[in-house]
Amino acid sequence: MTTAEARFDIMDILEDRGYRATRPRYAVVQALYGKSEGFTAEEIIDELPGVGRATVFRTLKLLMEVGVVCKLNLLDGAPRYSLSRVEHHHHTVCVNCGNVGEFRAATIERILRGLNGDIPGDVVGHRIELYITCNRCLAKRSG
Amino acid sequence: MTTAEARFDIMDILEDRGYRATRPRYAVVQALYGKSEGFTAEEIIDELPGVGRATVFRTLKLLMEVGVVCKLNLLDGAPRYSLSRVEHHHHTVCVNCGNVGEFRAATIERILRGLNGDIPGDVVGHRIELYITCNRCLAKRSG
DNA sequence: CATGAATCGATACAGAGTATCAAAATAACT
DNA sequence: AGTTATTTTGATACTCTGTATCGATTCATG
Repeated sequence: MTTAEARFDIMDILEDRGYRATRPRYAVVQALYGKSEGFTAEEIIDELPGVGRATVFRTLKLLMEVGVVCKLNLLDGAPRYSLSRVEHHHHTVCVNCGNVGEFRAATIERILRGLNGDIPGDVVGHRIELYITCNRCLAKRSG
Repeated sequence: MTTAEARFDIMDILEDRGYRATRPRYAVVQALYGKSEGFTAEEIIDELPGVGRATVFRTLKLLMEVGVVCKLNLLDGAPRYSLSRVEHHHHTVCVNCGNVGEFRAATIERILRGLNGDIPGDVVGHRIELYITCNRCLAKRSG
């Protein structure tokens, strides 16, 4: 799937859910491509002076709702968004530069499901974040 | 370990790290007991009108630093704090009432350690949250 | 009890996101 | 195409969570 196709896909997803494929939403979706390592809302807002602040937040929320954007927090709590590339995944977050990556670990899902009996309630979801020092930061540090 | 002993322990931990065992800090620590299922900062602030807002936040931060308080987010992002009872643990968060619980799962730690080769960097920490509907909310719903 | 460092409370501020609401864009229907 | 109903937008004010500032207070120490 190329970037352009994926971009249209996202607009399709929105339309399929009854949302309109508007110009501002398209602009936001387009801005997300090229952000392969996570981004902040403010970053998008700055890049799209033609799109209102509220609209950017609204669109990000919408994209989270339909499952193509995730929100996570750096270790210090700073919020960060990430475009989802694969269906179910988790995130690596560099504690140094804040870059976000994705990873999958089916084993973990299996274990969490098995854990169900030890948990006082029904498990409806989970969130796993790995805090790392990414290779780039490691290189910079040793270099 | 009784509550009173634990409370003194926390103050001891602070002193061991070179922080002073002051009256406001003691008040905050005391307030955390009886919060077995997580709490918000605002809750503590309201319960301790004699302690300044900033001091409550400062103390919570300090307690996180020394590892006896954790901060986590509800599904909607709302922040919530939780007093740590066991050394290394993770959290269950009720998506309905926001109550926080703890659980341990050594298996997961082992898997995450094993994952290290698949991750583009050095893993320095992780965060796992299980979103659940807690038993109390399940009962209320069916009742 | 004097002195200097740590801490405090009040308050102003900052960052992230939401509510409001009139105006604009879009879809649906003639 | 023109009208109407609905959704969405942008501007702005506001909320919520937390932090910076700073003079006053408390505390450990000599």
